[in-house]
Amino acid sequence: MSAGAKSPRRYWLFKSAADCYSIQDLAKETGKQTFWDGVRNYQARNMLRDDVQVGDRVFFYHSNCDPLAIVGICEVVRAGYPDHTAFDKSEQHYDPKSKPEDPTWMMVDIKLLQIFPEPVTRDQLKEIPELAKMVLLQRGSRLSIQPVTETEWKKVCQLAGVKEK
DNA sequence: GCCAACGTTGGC
DNA sequence: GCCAACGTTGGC
Repeated sequence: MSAGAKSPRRYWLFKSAADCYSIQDLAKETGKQTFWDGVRNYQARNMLRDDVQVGDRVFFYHSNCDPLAIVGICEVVRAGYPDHTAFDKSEQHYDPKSKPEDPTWMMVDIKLLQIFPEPVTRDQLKEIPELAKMVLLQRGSRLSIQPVTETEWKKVCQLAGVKEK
């Protein structure tokens, strides 16, 4: 990380059920920053562990609400580390098979950069040919951590009417 | 609230 | 290691 060439910034989309944790909740956090806990899917875990890096950009997506939409942009401020909520029996996402000495689940820290002036809705996204291949829009896509291409990133920023961050 | 798609579990 | 049953996610 410290030595050698800086790897290029990557782009992601993090899903959150809006009634559970919304971008407005994130905006209220100290430093507008939080740890992204509760991911309990191996494919998503692998990305958090191996691919999501400090400086990467993240779209914040609201699922299970109206409207379904990308609502803002975050920055990764800490790369993958053990999700301690898996060790805690009182936590909703407690998982007895994950041990502090050998953690199964990982999380990252993100910081809010901006809330879009207007959310970019799922319906809008579906109308854009360049976005037809977005992981988010694929049938049956349930991943809560998804890669986003640079092209997709720029297009969504354009739709949101914001400068690419 | 429904249900399709998907991941996980567990019997064999 | 297969696969049926089950639970969950999440769009509609």
